Amino acid sequence: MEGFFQHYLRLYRPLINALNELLSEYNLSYSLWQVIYYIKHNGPSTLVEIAKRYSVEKPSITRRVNALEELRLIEKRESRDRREKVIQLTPLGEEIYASCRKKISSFERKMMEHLTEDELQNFFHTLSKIQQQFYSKEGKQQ
Amino acid sequence: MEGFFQHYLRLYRPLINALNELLSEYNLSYSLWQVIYYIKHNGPSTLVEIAKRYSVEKPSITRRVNALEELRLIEKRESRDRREKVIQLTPLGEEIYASCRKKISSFERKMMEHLTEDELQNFFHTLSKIQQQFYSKEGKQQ
DNA sequence: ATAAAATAGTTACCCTAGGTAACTATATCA
DNA sequence: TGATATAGTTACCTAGGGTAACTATTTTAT
Repeated sequence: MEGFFQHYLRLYRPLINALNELLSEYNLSYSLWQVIYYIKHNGPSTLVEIAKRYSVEKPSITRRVNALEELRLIEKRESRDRREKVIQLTPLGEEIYASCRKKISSFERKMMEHLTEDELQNFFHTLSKIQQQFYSKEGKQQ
Repeated sequence: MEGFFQHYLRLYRPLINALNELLSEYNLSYSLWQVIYYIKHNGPSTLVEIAKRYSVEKPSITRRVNALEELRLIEKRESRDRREKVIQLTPLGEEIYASCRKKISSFERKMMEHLTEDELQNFFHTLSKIQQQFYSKEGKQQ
């Protein structure tokens, strides 16, 4: 399996560029989309939750959240723990989510349509296993 | 398959960070490693070849090549086409390649050891198919 | 109960890596 | 041979992330 990572990583740039292009229509980038996606799928969330999820540091999420707030796509809410700021989608945020979701899904379909259901399932499953392995190893090191 | 890209892309940052960490011992980063890897596997090459391979612009490769030259891992050679600069590994470059290759392979093995041979084969194969699809679509757009 | 340690978030500053535009030198095409 | 294309470089800019130091608040331990 030599060169496996090369293979895996080579897709990254073209993919992220295509997604950024796709999202630019809404003044979004993929890194901002991740935040929207997260709170859409996990409900109102704190910044630290999101940072952990995407393996980035807190200041990066602060910046992303500020950008999204300026776009009026999310809003901050007070939490019972007053250190925390819970963020949630605004109605506009929900709208934009839906539009982007549609575009991304159709792009995903276009990229996947030549694969069989089995290939997709297996690929997805193996990716999950690698991810799990990765996080467990990483965890041990810390 | 909604959220497929999320899944795929989420692995990127931890993976690239781990590889950069691994390579830092030799004052390398993954982006520099790509260049070394390319000329090791394709022989002496021009900058444009490498840029195309990794979907980056020429100035990025100029920078990478300069960095590698300062590390004495590659050297420039005149080409028959005097616009081109053909770069190749120095003996030191070959050495460093071998050391890094060993480290990366062992890391790869650690990440993959819990997968069956079949899972690996399928994953690899599907990844290739997605990549091909991607490049053919991208090509059409231009 | 309270002092010490931990946690959430922010700010300021820096780094990596890439992109674009404009340029030089050389090669190819018409 | 003049026009066009290509390889590479340079200067400048941008995106996005990291670290350290800080404030505010909460939790833990004595």
